[in-house]
Amino acid sequence: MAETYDPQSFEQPWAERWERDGVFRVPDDPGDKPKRFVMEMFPYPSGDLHMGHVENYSIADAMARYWRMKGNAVMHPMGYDAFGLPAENAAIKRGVHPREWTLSNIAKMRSSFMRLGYSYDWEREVISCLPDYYRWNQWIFLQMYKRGLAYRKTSPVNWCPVDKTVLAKEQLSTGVCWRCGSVPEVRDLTQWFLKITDYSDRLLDDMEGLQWSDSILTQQRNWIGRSYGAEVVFKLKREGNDEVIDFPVFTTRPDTLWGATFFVLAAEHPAAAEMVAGTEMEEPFKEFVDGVRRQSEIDRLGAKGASQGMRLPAVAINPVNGEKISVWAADYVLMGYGTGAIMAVPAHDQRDFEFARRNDIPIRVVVQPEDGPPLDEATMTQAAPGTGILVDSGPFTGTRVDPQTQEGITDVIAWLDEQGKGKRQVNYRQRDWLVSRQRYWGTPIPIIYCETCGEVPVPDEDLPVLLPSQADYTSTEEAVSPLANNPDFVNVACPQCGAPGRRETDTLDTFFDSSWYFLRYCDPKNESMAFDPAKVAAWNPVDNYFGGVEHAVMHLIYARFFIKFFQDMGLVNFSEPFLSLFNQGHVSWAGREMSKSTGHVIEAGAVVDAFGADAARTFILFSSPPAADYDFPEDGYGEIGRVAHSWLSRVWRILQEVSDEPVPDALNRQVHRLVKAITQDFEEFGLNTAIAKMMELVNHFSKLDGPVPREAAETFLRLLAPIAPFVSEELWHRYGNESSIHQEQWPSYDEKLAKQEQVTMVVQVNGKVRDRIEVSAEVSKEQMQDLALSSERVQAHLNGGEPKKVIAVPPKLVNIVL
RNA sequence: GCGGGCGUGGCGGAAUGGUAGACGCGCAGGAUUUAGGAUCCUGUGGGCUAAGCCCGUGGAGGUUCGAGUCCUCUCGCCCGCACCA
Repeated sequence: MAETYDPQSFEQPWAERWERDGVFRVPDDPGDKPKRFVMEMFPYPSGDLHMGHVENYSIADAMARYWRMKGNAVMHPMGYDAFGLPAENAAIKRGVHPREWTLSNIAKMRSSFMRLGYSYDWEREVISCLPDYYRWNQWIFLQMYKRGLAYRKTSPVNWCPVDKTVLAKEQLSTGVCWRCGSVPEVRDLTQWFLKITDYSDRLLDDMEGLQWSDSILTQQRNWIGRSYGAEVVFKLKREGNDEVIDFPVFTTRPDTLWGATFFVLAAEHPAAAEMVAGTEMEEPFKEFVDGVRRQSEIDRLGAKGASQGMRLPAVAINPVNGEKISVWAADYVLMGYGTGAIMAVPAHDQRDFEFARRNDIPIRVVVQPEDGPPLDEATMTQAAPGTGILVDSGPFTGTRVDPQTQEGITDVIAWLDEQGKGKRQVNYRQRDWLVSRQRYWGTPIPIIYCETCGEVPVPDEDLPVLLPSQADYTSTEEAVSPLANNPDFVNVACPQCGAPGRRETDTLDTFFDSSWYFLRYCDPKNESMAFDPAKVAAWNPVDNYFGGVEHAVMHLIYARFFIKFFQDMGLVNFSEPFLSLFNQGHVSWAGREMSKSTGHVIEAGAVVDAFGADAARTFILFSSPPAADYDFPEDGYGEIGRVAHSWLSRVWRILQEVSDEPVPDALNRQVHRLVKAITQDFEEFGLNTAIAKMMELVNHFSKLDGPVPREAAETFLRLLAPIAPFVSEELWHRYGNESSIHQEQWPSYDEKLAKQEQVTMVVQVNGKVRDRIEVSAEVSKEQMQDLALSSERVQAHLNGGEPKKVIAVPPKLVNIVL
């Protein structure tokens, strides 16, 4: 008689009907309702959805649905980060064009998204590899170019010999290519950069108001790496040469200048090579530098050795005391930071200390600690970088210095400035963003090179510069874009003078695409602008952004940079794109990350086929807290059937028929209590515990004698709707409701009913539970104490002794202290 | 090394400083059944001289009437950064 739970029979029809009826569509203007922009990091279309995707999107979708039912206008769009390397690799492997491979994956993913019942407004879909999107990448690039934020320079780059592309510093995880894991080579190339360093301070300072995890904020702070100090000018003099050159160094400890006993250049510094040029040291030095280059790659892979150095035939003159100190080249000084040279103060810097000891360089203490025995150069075993009093430091002898508070240090900087020996300086680790890629499947950079006019931006009316459809996606020549082999693309008239010119053949880093896609969601079909500022202002900034921690630095910092740039252009009226960020846990299988390429993957489609979309969603949300990782057992996803499908079957059976009887008082109280608790869980993203409480409610239903009263059943279905949208909609309609449950209000509760009437009072003696007594929730302290002391069990433990103290916490606990 | 996070049953995991183990998986026993990997009920942290008591949240201290939760130290695991002067 009772129909069995068969999700396949109703899930797909509902998905189609929601789309047809536009249930999740939102207007360009949220109107009277409070707006909420809920967004997941858009996926790379690598194939089809797997259970890792289901985790992230189910969390966000449940929350979007909850907020929608709470009365918000919810913008919840979806798109595809569709340019990038895997498309080319797959295309080469299968002989299919990257565009076809990508678009067919998008079609698969879109249909999986729909099957899973995610509440996206599909009319806002954004696909970054289509010209109607990437033409605006080109426009944005040109806006940056016109403001001097996009520029070209020749620089050594990390070149991946396998993927045949340049890697941004951020893309070198543990010193190897983030995609293929091979060791990059260093090459000189002329490339396009974006001046993100102009925004370093704002990127740091604006982090204050963001509701992001400390871990990500810290990673971004470290990435930008702002440090305060001074630039101090040393003079360098080569042996056998009277010429003296100024050589500035950056230091955070100018207060220790009097303790500088040597000077170090980065091994690769051209000035070092110059010093030895033409001397008998030239050859050994070259060997040394080559060794350092090789060594530094091993370093990056984790095996760090003691730093290597070589003394150079020169002296440096310390500007504060005129002292002549030795000059070295060493691997522990980085070419890319500061000026590529340092003053070394071995007594107060650990790296300098170790280098000095190894090379018998003098050590001089200039900061004595305020407590404990004074430091002695001869017996020190490590540097003393902390607070203390300056000694042997000229006019500053006796000054207290503290690197934490900058006490004393600012005075030294002021003095250096007065003396013309140095000045205040702030240094950053962050470098400009290298956006050129020698790849086919990306946005063509809209620049034309002309013999007479030089770099010429493509005029706006000529945009987009279309990515030509061509057969070769990899260049035969290394470090040259495949587009260079396409004469039809390359050869073009100069837009300024009409003479024959050449197009730029590099494409943009795909992180460019993902830096502003959320703005395009608000105006996805605009053909005359990247976005209408008014439409963007109506929904932005994004209120809730969901995505993995792996984007802690790159994507999140680039998108923040773009927004600040748009703010400066007057196109947006906010400074931060993502107000709060939720990092979901990762889903693995048998302890290993799921990966399409190795086939080690639990496909969402297989799970939906076996158990239905509701079960897939419910399982993944119930099995671990949203922020925690989840590992599927070796034997696969069978547990989804035992856990989620069977529970939904139970829901189906129990709620198959409802009665029009009023809700019995006891059940009513449970309903109100659980609505309150579940609402609180949703507010805190506690979806696993929210589902646990829904299970409790179903357990209460199952204990009823007859069918569940309709009012209680409908309340439950509305609680379930964000988690399992199909079965809740199906049952909702079976009760005779006409409109979608997903347009209903979230259930409210009555505080009074949510409170329990009777509670279990625990009686402890010396903190140990000795009795439990049922009491009214309104019980007074005195009543509790009387009840507790008159309990037989408690009496037995009192042993006739007098309680020293009785603590009563109404209505739940009494503790009797003897 | 530095920064962030985490250690709770056989498993996933619950616990505003107040009954440790909610909810579920698994397991055990039972009921029912046109026998199925269905459904329903009961039990399920460990131990003991077992209607009771003792021990239990990686370990050692501390604060408190009371600690998984707060503090100090320590061990282990995961993630990020890694010579940034």
